[in-house]
Amino acid sequence: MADTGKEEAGQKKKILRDVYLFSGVPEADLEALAHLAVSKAFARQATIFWEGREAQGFYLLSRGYIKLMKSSPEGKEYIIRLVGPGETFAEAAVFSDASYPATAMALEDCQTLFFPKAPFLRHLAASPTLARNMLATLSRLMLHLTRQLEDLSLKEVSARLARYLLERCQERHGRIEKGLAFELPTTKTHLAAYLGTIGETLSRTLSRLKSQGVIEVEKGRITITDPAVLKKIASGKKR
Amino acid sequence: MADTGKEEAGQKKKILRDVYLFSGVPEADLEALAHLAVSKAFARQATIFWEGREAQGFYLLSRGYIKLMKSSPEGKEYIIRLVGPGETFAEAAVFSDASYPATAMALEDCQTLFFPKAPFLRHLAASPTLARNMLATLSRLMLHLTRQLEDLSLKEVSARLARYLLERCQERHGRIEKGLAFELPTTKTHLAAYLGTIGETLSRTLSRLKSQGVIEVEKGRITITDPAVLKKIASGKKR
DNA sequence: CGGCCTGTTGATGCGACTCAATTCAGGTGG
DNA sequence: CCACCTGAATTGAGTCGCATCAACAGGCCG
Repeated sequence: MADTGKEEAGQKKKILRDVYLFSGVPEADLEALAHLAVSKAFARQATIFWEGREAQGFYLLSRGYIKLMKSSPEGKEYIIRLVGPGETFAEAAVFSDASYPATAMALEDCQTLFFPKAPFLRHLAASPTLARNMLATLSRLMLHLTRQLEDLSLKEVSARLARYLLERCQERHGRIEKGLAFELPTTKTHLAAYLGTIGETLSRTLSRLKSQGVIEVEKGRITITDPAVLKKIASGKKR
Repeated sequence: MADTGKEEAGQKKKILRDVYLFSGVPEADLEALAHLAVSKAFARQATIFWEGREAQGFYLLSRGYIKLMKSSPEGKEYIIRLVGPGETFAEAAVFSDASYPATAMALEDCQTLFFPKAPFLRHLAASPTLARNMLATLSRLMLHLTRQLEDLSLKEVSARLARYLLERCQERHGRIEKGLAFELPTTKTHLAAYLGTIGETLSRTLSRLKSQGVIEVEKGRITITDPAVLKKIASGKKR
């Protein structure tokens, strides 16, 4: 698992270069960061860490997808965030609380770089650029969490789904207009947990949107046929 | 509104000294920060900033209480955070997005110090301690947001209320045990919006807890009579 | 006093979760 | 290559939590 030679260190540095968190960080610092990072692989379905366990560092995901989730005593789960290649996760756990606030689980076979807390903090103190990037990263995450809170407290499922579809379209094509299509990630059950609902309700809501002529659905593929109405639904307005 | 002399600058520095964000920051830096901070007062019910407006800086609340909230097209509102004296707010808006993600409103007459974005960022780059404190502050806020997400997605109103009551008790007395009492802040309507519900439901839920013999209620004062059961309700377990 | 705001209580309706049955797709092994 | 199993997705019927609407009591202030 640990660093076994120069080649591997070079490999790691190459990964760091494309990550937002390390953008603008001087070459020498990048080198040092690559050396303190530890490669860790996880198989599909493996738990990377449990909520409540002591936080020993944060992760950079270089391959695969993972979910960050909370689960209830009854077994229901809520997905706080889906993380893909090039993204970091559990950053916040390094700075305040000693324990992870959620559980991380691999959705497929994953490759990560793990940054141990103490050495990373030492490094951070010496690199204003890195600190600034980290602040920006946390800020964006907070914005994301705030949006989810708004959705859960003020919007119903159809509005959350509509917003999600619009975001996906924007992300995939850089714009939103009639006829654009995109794939849904992973399973619909996961998407349901991400939207704060369950599979059955998501299924019904999707088919309602379809029958309203707002979208078309085939397999895991969505085509937007009426962006204007979809936006209205996403805004939560009833009439 | 702006700095009008040495005395006022001294006053401001005194305020900064007791704020977590500035703990451990050298005296000289504190001096500079006090100079760039601008005093701003707001009357009860005044809006400090609107969601979506361009973020020009963040605030330190020195006197009074404010709420950070989202509101729906139908007029319903959700309170993300209640902020009291000595706390900062809108910090995250400074680092990433150019606009405030929520609306801030004064619940009573307030006194604040406003830190304009650009000069503060310049200062931050030169002060590792300040950067570190800011990271810790954002991390704690994220933890708070994550808990609220968990509550809204997985727990029902009685569980959220129970958790809130336990937190208040812990905050007020440093421990949780039978017979301890505390006051509810502001109005119950506000508390309801904070818990993601409405006044009527909060009222019913409180009286249900009372009839179960878990708490006693008189005016705005709560006495915990059965901590064990209250904790069980807060955990969300059905049986 | 009369307005206004907050809080309480009751009746009703809607959205979404639960439970259960069925279909379907993918993967496995005989 | 087909029978089998498993997990995902869909659909229907029933229930529950909570918001909505409405009426009313109490406290505060002009």
